[in-house]
Amino acid sequence: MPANQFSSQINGNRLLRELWINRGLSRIQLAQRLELDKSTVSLLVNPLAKAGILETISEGSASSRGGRKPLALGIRGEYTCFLGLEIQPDGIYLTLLDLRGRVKETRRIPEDLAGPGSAARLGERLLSLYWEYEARYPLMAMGAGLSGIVDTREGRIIKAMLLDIKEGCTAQELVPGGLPCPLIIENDANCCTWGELMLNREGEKENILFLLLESDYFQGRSEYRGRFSLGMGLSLGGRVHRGRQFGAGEFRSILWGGEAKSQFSLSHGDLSRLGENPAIREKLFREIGRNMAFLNNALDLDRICVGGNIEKYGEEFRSILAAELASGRSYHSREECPITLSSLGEYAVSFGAAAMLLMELFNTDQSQDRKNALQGREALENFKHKQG
Amino acid sequence: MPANQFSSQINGNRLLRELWINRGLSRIQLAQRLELDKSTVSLLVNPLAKAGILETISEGSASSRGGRKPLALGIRGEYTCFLGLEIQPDGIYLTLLDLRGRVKETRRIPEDLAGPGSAARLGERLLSLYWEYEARYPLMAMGAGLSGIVDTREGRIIKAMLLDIKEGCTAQELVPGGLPCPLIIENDANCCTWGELMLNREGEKENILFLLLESDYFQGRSEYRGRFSLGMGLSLGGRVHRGRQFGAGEFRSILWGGEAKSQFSLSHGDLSRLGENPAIREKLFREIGRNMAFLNNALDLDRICVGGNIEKYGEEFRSILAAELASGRSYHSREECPITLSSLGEYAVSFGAAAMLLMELFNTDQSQDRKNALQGREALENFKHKQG
DNA sequence: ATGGTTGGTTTAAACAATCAACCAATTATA
DNA sequence: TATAATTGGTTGATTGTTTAAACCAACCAT
Repeated sequence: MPANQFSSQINGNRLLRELWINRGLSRIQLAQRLELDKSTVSLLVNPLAKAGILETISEGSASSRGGRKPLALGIRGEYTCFLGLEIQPDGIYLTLLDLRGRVKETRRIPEDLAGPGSAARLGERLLSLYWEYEARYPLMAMGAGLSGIVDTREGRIIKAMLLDIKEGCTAQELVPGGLPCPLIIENDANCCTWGELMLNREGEKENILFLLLESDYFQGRSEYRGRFSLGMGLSLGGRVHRGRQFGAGEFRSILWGGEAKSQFSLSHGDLSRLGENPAIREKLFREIGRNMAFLNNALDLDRICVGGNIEKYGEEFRSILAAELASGRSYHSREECPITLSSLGEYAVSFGAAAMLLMELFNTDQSQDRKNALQGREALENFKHKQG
Repeated sequence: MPANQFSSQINGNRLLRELWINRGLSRIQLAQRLELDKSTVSLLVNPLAKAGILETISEGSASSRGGRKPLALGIRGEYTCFLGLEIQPDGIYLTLLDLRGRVKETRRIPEDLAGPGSAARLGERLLSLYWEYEARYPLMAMGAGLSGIVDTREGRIIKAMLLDIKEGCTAQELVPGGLPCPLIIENDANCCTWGELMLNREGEKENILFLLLESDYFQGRSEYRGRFSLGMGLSLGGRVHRGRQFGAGEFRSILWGGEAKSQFSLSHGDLSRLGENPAIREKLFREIGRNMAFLNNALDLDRICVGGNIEKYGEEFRSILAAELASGRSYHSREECPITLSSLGEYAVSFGAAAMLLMELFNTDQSQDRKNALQGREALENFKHKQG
């Protein structure tokens, strides 16, 4: 394979990314934005259109001074889909996205994934889900989010928080014969961050903090065991930050009281009364807010997103968090860091797991060690060849 | 200018970076590491060698099975130099680096840069320093670190902490007629982070926290006004993190007491007794350590570096910090995050300011908005043309 | 001397991107 | 209604970058 390595791949991915952000651009507009010659854009677009990855949406209207109508281009959602999963002890949450990022389906699959033998059950379920969705959609890849520390690059579970999966287990090992498509695993809070990166189609390199609150106390169901946990996901400079050993996002309050499994100054006993006792709730939320004010000062975030199953207490949490951010902020004038509540509810993680696959497609960063990742234009075209 | 945009530039920079990390590689070894054909490497290397940017260090020894001796290549330090400055209210610290990253000179220049009219004095000084060093070395660029919030991209001072420089001032505006070479400005703690990135020639994308402690109390000199301040510099994924509005690295303790200009729970009165009172010192160091344990959990750092003028208290600080990191660490087993004391002493910032220029030369990341930055191979060759 | 081995150069070919010229389609105007 | 002006998109010649293959250069062992 002679000739250039990067250029074509990079420009192909840049083009896809640009069309992802701005659906409906014409070849000429793409050329301007990507700083390429219009003929170069044509040479990139036409094979992609022929392969079914891009489509002509509509004819635009000509300029008032005459001229041919521009042809609005867009990514063709039907080309392929991505299956995103969240693996919980009591079941799997599922979100199916198409290539345009549209949600085709969400679903919750109850299953006991906590007890002994759960790893085998999970493997079987992953395989059956693949075939079930493969029959209905062209399925390019699967992503799974779970609570724990995950080596996304190698696809290895370093530490699983709640599931009975042996540590050091790789994603492909979960499924005995292997899956017929790539399976990327990721920490659950990081998945949510991927989701937020996808939902913001500005194309800016955002600095996002995602706060994933998981609680049984709010919901009243404590089937396996009670817990309240806070996981953090970080996007820094538009890239999900995983840290040295994929351990980034671990939260333990600075005001931590010393109780072994708690993350906060509050005891387990206190936490168990969260639902009924507003004072305890406020103390907890204020403590989290105080820690996040510190983090916001240190990282200068674009925004903070809140998700997980905090249900009706979301707004309460948000207002306390905002107050703490304001009072803890360093003295220099800085724009307020906006706080948003995730609209995805309990599907935030599974949505993000699929979003991660999509976003990595458009990644133009070659310099990294992401040989395992799906590589934009190339991956898409290879997929077609595999299918056809 | 027809034809490819990226490839040559990227591969040229990758080659320079590889030789930066591993001085003495031969063309063949470079080809293997960069995954390029050996002929491609020759075509890249030979013009660089002819221009004086690379040199043949030595003939290696041939393999035991025969064959020609490899020619060890290296970056030629004499080709050009970089001037790094730290701008303080009472003077300028200076470090001169050559293209190999060797320190050619360090120097402190006393000057009153705090009072009214200091901006003009600074401008004159920058210009005179340029001509002074330009006469002795081929000077490619200057970098300046200062306490405050700096828009490195636009070269604009958003907030100067101590200097009498009007905010919104650009680097080039400081010097009335403009400087004959690029002047890049950066936050002081970020400079230190650049320095650490340069000193570690592993080429890994490190996650570093640099703690820049600045104090007059330890030194006993309080010429303009007493202060103890902590600035943070972050490298995340090998890139200096600046945040949304270049405000990253601001420190305010979670245990902050409410006093306006303090960063800590301790009052100004307490802080003024740091030098004499070990108990206050321990309380301060422990408080910093506690905050950093939180940050380390959140970011999963590779290492923490400590610098600035804490003088003889460095080891004391380090041990307390280590203890707090250990006790605050989340429960899962994680390798200890090593803490190192900067060996550069009071020249850490100026060293880093020059290091930043060097490191940006080797940057292969095209996707960013760093049109202002010096661009590796191209910048080096243009420099020669300007000189010759 | 000879053959085998390794480092580095030369040359032709492949490919990606550009520029310039062209076609296609539309508006304004004579 | 013909015509010019304008804009969107395609085609063909040209150029820069990389590769593969053949070559030269230098070294070892026998």
